[in-house]
Amino acid sequence: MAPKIITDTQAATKTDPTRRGRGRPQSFDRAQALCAAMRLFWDRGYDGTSFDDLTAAMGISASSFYNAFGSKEALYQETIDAYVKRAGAWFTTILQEPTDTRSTFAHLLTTAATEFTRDDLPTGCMIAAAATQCAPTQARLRDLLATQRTQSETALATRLQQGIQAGDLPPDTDIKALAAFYSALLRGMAVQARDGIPRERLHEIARIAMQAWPTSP
Amino acid sequence: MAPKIITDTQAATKTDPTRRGRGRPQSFDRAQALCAAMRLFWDRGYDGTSFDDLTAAMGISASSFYNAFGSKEALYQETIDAYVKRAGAWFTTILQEPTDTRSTFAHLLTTAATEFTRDDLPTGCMIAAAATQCAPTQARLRDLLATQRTQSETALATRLQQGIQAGDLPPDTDIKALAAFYSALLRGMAVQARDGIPRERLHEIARIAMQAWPTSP
DNA sequence: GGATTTATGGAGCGATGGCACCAAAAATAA
DNA sequence: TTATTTTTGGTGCCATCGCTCCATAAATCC
Repeated sequence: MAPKIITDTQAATKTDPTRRGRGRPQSFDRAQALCAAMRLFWDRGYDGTSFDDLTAAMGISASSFYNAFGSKEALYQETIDAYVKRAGAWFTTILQEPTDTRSTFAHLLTTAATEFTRDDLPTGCMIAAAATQCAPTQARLRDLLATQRTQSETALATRLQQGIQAGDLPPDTDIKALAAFYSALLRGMAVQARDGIPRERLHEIARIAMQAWPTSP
Repeated sequence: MAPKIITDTQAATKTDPTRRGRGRPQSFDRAQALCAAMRLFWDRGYDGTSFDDLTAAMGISASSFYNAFGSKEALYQETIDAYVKRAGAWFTTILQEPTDTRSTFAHLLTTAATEFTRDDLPTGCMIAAAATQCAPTQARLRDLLATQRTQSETALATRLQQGIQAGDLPPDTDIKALAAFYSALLRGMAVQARDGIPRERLHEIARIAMQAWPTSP
């Protein structure tokens, strides 16, 4: 397996939608093809999605595929980015809401319950439990996903820290532990969703989880 | 892929360690080979573990492999059984302890924190987040694991129900929701463990999770 | 000992997976 | 128009994967 690493520059160039240079123009909608690939990876994972599955769903040939996306792994990375920026945008959006910290987290959990069980998208989360068990040759992929998970947890911790500064939380609150708790819960909820748990049950989980919110002394 | 389903009878026959019939005896320890396979599957998952990986780790040839275990998928099923009965036995054991319900669940979570971060076994849980994303051809595998997860959650619910009968819990407690909550948390903790979270952090998560325990009215 | 039964070693097979190559097509630049 | 640049379609390659087959080895039963 060749270590083809897509650099930011390269990705940006390839992604640029306003290219109007010379040469034959692309005959397909790149963003749309990327979205189709994202859904497939989301539903079946990296290993579970074959090259043929991808080209079929994207409606392009192998040549176009490699010309536009470089490799299966590079495409996967792009779909992860697309997921974070689009399908999973509710996460960062809610963390930026101007409500008090407790309400923010309650909203986060209930939204997760709803988003994880949409009927117009694959259930669960594309990242939450992906590539936790994989071959040593997939180490880059595993690290990529673990990094994404860590970043999500860090975002939770950051929001909690703001809560302390705003007086929403006791100053001695163990921020990292609390972030880890809600992070673990969200990942577990994502797994439940993939197992077909009803949306309402996820909402009950969210309600119970808020019982663990720190009490003022 | 041929749908080779190992029947209970067949599995029992193959598993019988006291076989002393005629014919050339097995040159390897079946239980030991099974254990080696379990560790590999646990660490790398089904897709991430190749046939050659298995035979190498088990120290046997392809012939012996098929003679003793039937197929890769049948072996996987056996390793799941072995995991539930041995490496993951702490789960059912703790649920049978004669302590009060709250202490039982607290013990369950702290033990999970410890077990998920052992240094003599793969981290996390073999089942918790396995095959949540896989190809349609792996549907049987996915269902097998989803069933295992459901059974674990049912075991939690059963223990909670006993808690109500013993007066440990308010009679109007939503048993299924509470079981789903702790089930989700355990799955999330398993993912965290695979991402390399420190054991102590998992213990903090467990402590916070017990704050969500129902209060007497 | 001879027949029977079961396990082993080793070679190899069919399918799939991810990818590379190349001539043709379709655009712009000169 | 011609040259240049980029995309496309199609074919094919090579490694791996899970598995099979067969001759042989090693045990028991008669």
